[in-house]
Amino acid sequence: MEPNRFERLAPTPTYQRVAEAIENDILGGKLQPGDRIGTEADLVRQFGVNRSTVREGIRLLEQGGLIRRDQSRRLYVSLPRYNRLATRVSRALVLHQVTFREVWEAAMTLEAATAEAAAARATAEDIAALEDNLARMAGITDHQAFCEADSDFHALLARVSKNRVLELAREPVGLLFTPTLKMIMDQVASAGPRNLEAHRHLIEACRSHDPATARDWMRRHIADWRRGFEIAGKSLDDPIERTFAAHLGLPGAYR
Amino acid sequence: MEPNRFERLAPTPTYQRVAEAIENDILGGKLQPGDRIGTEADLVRQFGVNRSTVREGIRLLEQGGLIRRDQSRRLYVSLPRYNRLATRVSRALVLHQVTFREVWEAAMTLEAATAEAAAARATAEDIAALEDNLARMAGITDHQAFCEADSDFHALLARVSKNRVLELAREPVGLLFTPTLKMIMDQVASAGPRNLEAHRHLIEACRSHDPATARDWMRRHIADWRRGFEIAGKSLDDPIERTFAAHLGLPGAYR
DNA sequence: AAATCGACTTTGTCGGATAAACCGACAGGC
DNA sequence: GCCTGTCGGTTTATCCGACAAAGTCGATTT
Repeated sequence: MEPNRFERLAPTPTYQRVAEAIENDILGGKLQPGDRIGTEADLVRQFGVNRSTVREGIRLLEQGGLIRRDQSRRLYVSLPRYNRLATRVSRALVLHQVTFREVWEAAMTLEAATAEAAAARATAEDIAALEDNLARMAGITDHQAFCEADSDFHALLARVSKNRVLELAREPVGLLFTPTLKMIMDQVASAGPRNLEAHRHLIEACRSHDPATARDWMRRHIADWRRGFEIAGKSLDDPIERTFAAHLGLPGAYR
Repeated sequence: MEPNRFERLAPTPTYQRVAEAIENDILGGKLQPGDRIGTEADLVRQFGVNRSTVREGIRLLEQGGLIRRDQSRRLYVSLPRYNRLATRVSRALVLHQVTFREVWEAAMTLEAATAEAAAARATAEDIAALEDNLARMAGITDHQAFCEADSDFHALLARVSKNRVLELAREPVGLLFTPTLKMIMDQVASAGPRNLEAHRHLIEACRSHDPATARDWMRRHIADWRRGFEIAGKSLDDPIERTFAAHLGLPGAYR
């Protein structure tokens, strides 16, 4: 058989072109975040297509986070939320059956860099927020709540790093870690205290603006997680279980 | 007025619930990638809603990459593509007006970790692919094509790292780097040769399975980029220009 | 000025319709 | 046997029209 000489010839569906047209105006700066987009009827008029078609196009943008509806359901331009993006990335990783080893290795890199940057740039306010989280966490006995607080701590630290690229890159890894930490805590008694100790040292490193120490403690912290994972009898080379993904889907993934 | 004591009580629109229902089956493993989803008429029957509603729900999943249509336009479950996710993340970063400094810092971390892992795990085949890219790149004079080949090299190296979490985390950074490299090459004559030299050393480090050297050269490589950037007269603390995002949107962001 | 009310607007969902594209099968020509 | 043209049945993309619920907004009342 002949090799492929020609591209597939497929006209772009109208609803996609509607979405692209609006997206281009947003990316091009003609529409700023916060700007209102017309009503569906307006778009029908402007694009000269049916309302159903407009609505399908809007769904695409809405799902991509570029536009949103306020409580009155009117459309306006919006900034995609990190949260949503991170959720999608996490889900994709799970569906691609990445292993814990991959996640762990990435966490080692990303969390360490985050901690380093955070230590370099933490303000007094930042440190207060971290302290606050630590205090709250120390008082929690419920494992689930503890894990969520831990997750918050790392997200907070990423915020403190003042590097939004790192912050966003780290987020999916954090989402995948949290449910496993719960599992570890259920089986390894020392996990909680060690966790708190690491956080304490991380805050201390931030306070003294000591990136090297922050990095060091974070690496220890992540290494601890791995040890706990193995003690709990899990293999690093197993793909992440689907059950962890269910936790990622709901609720309001499309809100 | 009282502060908000209760959540806003809003029923989830039907089209979202359609999307969530299908998504749950996918995340729960009841639907595997490759499985066909019924026709729209089937879904209409199963969910007991109107076809327009089904279609709006389908758009959400389609845009999220969880389902796709083959050339016959029938629906089937699919794995979200890295490419698409990375594009969305990059766009979000641009819209959030992250600075080059943030991107650069993240690249330093991510690319270095990627190179390290790649050097540790490269097979003979991997190295051949990298060599191939290098040879091709050495023969290119057009700046645009050169930059694209450079982008391919880094993507390839990430593939070689055999860590899909790192690979995916790195991708958006790569997308943001590429257009700036073009700009640098247009103004700094030495950029091309230095680029090639770094790639050559990285391949060499992969061949001798020397992660430390790979890391080192990658850091130098990224540092070079920064120097070029500054020589070209740009400030690291400026937000990434929107024009770079236009390059990210098209074409077929929704295909 | 604040609360209230009613007309108007907009969205979410629905039922139905048409043209075009796709698929599979089948017949005829080489 | 392989290729091509044709035909009917499916499925999708788009359109039209309609209606109830929820939101908006200005006029009215307190």
